Amino acid sequence: MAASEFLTTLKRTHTCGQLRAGDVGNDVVLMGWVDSRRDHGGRVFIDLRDRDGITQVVFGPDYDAAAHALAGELRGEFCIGVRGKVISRGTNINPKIPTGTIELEATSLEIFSRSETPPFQIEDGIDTAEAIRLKHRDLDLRRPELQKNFIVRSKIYQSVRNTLTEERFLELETPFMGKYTPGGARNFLVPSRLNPHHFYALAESPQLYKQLFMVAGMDRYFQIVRCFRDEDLRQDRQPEFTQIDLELSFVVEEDVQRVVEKLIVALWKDAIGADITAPFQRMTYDEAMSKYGVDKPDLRFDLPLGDITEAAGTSGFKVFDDAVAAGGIVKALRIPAPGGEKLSRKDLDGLTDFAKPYGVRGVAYVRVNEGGAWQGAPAKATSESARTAINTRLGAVAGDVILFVADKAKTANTTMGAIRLEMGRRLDLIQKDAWRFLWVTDFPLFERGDAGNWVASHHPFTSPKLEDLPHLESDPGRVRARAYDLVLNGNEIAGGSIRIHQAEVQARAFRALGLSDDEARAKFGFLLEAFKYGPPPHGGIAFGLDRLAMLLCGADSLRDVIAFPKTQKGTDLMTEAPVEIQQKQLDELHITIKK
RNA sequence: GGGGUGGUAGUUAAGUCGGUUAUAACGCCGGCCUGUCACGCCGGAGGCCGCGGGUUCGAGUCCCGUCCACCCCGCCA
Repeated sequence: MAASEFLTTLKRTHTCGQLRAGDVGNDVVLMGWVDSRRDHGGRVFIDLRDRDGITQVVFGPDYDAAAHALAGELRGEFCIGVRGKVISRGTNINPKIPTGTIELEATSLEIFSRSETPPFQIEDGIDTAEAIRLKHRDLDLRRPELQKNFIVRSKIYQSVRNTLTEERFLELETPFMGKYTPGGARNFLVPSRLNPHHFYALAESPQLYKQLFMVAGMDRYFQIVRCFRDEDLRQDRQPEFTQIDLELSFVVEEDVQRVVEKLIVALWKDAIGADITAPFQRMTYDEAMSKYGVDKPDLRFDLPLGDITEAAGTSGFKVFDDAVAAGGIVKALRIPAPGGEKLSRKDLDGLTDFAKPYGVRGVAYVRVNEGGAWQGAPAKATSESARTAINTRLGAVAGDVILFVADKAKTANTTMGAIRLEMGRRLDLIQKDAWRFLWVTDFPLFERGDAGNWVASHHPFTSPKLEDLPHLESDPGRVRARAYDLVLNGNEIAGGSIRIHQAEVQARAFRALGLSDDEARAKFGFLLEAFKYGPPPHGGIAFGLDRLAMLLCGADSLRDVIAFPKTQKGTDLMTEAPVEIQQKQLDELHITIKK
């Protein structure tokens, strides 16, 4: 085949999104894919598409007979090069595209490659099953709406690198293949051929390495890094995902937060041109849980929860009284008049089904009438004094609806938190274009594990608050952590903490977690060893970059901002990974498969 | 581990109480067309009704199993 004149001598002069009225009269060369064709016989119109946009190309026998003849063969997704003269479209403009005032009068055409009919339309807003899109991801990624997402994603990388480099951070890499450490997310394991029966673990995060960088005197580190977690997938969770990971020496919480705020402001500006104001709002974990039922409240709408345990405990309504007697709480959500009236009896009864997955038996509700009287299941049994106390506590007035959940504290909060979000959506209370950032602070250092033991709620290297240190042994549940999460519109987008840098405090933390010195040494010995040699005070944070990208792009799913994502079962529909492997490979790895 | 939704042409969907030849739109193929831009007009092709079994004279439809995708709970220090 002869060398392409288009590639060797003509060369591309513009992209398909560049040409404007000012270019009229110029001889240009475009390359791209046939987005659509409209063949009128004597005139063939082609919408030529590349990453940058769409330009209309016109073929006619009077422009170039050979090109016109060849254009008759063009079909969707043919990859072509076109040379032609930019001409004005006069009054016949297409306002839908930026290049709509001009078009290309084609004088030469080369078909680089032909295309079979694609399995779905290459256009925005398609309704095609995601499985089919994922199987042909290369074609899916041709669609402008996905390309836009990856353009934003690329800007995120650049912005992060610029800002952090300016702030004296070093971009450093850490191993993916490391040592398995128990606790936390399940690791993917990689067999070691050279070391029979031994396995690497893929890093679930670079946590320990970045602390070692601090010991090493790197001062400020960041990395845009892949992490791997073998957990069940969700709309916003993939088995491999990307973090923006940072760590700083000689800092306290506010220092980390200040850097992060600077990073976010720059990021929003660079990626989507939005202006964000810092500093962000702050809220303690306790306040978040009690007012919103979650540790990542969506503040784009109000609708706070109320704790009415005290008033409800002796209300006379058995559901409330029993829950409180069993050590639980009663949580209420007051939906003010205009919204409350919109909720039908069916809507309200339906909340019980909505809430069931969270482990509660039901959701009670009342409508508040004139004079504060209640109408609904709890109304009759509830004493007047309790009712008045609850109304007062919630500020309930006629026309309101009050929802109740009575259960163990965690269950009640989680359930009500979910109901609050659902109500926000259903009643259309959410301010759609708002960016509500929030720091959530003062997390508990420990929480109860399945066996009633204490487990680290962040990770075991998180520093306790100094004033809570005295309770570390006597009342671990009371100890707060120097941890902070950054929340955006109800999504946790980053989490971090100030770390322990004193061996003696670390030893106490391990003991509180039920780890003996020997066990601690076996699991984290290399870190403890490093900490013998003058570790600096340090702290850091890690962002879920994919989630950030999802929010910045306004995408519904992480899969729309990850180029080649996995399905919910962790498979790749395009490559069909994971696959079974041959006995020979297994033998090399000294692995026997259990059938 | 548990709960839910879905799977019919290339794509998206319809398909009644189990009953004749499984429909439509878009896409695709052929023809016509010099101003379209969701081009238009005429004609045409295209089906393992996810897969396996069962019930029945007869199954896209009913039953059992299974696979796949998605959503949720648990899980994600």
